[in-house]
Amino acid sequence: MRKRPQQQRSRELVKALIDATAKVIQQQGLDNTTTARIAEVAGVSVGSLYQYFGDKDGLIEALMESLADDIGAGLKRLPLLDNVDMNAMISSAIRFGFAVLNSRDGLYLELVRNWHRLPTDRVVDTLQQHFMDLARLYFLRHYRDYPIRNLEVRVFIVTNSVLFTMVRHISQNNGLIREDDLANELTRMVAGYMATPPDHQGTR
Amino acid sequence: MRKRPQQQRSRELVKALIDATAKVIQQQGLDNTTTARIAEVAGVSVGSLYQYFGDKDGLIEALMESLADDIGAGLKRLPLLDNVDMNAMISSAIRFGFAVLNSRDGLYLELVRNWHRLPTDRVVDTLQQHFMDLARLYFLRHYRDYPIRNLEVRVFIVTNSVLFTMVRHISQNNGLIREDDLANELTRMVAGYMATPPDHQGTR
DNA sequence: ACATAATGCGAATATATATTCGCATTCAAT
DNA sequence: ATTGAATGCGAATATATATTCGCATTATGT
Repeated sequence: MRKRPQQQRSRELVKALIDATAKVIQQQGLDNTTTARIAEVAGVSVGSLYQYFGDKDGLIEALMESLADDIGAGLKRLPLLDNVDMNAMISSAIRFGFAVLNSRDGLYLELVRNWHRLPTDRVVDTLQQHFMDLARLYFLRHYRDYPIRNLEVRVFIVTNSVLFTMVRHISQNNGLIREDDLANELTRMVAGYMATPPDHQGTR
Repeated sequence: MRKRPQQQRSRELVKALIDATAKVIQQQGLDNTTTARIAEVAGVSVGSLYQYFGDKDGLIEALMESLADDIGAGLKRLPLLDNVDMNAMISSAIRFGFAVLNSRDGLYLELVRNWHRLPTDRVVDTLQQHFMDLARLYFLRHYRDYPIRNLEVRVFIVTNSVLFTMVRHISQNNGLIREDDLANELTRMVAGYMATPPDHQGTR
């Protein structure tokens, strides 16, 4: 952020700009998101935009951080570890994921679609880290007997698999596959995979 | 294509343009792929470009079709159904996928990263269709006793999971996870999932 | 009330890039 | 060799959009 807002009105302006950015991305798509349109929606001039954000990317970065915080808070509110059954835990996490992706009128969807051009790494890493911790705790509690060596790989696979399968499904939105079925099947795949004992040498 | 090339030199020009498009996308990234640069690399003027392609998108579409054909041919050459073991079959398919994504110096990678802005649907649908047929044949041969009802959902999940997990891995290219491990684990997850008998009512 | 700093404005500027079009060159048929 | 069609050229044009900057307005402390 180029300059720190000091007065009340400028703090509101900054917030309005971030909100407007979200709105424009959600309504027009990332490709048609211009500084002019953002300023217009925020009810502010372009000049003011550059007063507090070095450039357009800075504005989008600010939005991403805000959203990352939202998701983090949502995850913490979710009592995933209270589930004794791994299936229930994973199902719960996946349904949370769907809820997020479907929320805010497709904003998240548009962002994930364009993940490569956006500073999404921080968000994705946060997610991955969270699920990594979750997995560690769960296995510590329920599978104390055999340690899972390659937990990193498993969590990496599972996180990306679920995320992008969901995105692709919502994106093409063909009625052939119901979201509920998808959630169930994803849960089955992930639960079955995560419950598998680790590979031993010579097993394959 | 705006006009059909009739003479030899123009047919070569069209091919040169498509090749140059691939090269520029691979070297500069999709964002920095300009008509000027494409023409330059092709050793041709911009004007000539528009002689045969209505616009830049048309050129990229032509490239995508060409690549889709390549992948299709590669898949047909792969004797996947000869594997008796599902694990072996899936492993083989996944390794083929990695080979494709790693080929052409990151061209495929850049395309998949930007899949949402590109006419990738045709390619992805082709892939999905192919694996759908493959799964049908395999199950017909080995699991004749119980029909898999939700094969569409399973193939959808598996295809997207594997594709995007691979892309994400190659993209961030952190040495923490070895490609070989990833391939093995993906195979384990997918094979385990696909071999699962279908859900019956009340099972859950 | 005054002075100073903070904030806000938006037309003007800078830049990047797709696309066109009038003219030059080459081909292929006779 | 001639001629019309096909091909090729690239400077000029059109357009879109990020960013700046000089001036106007508003807030804050004294």
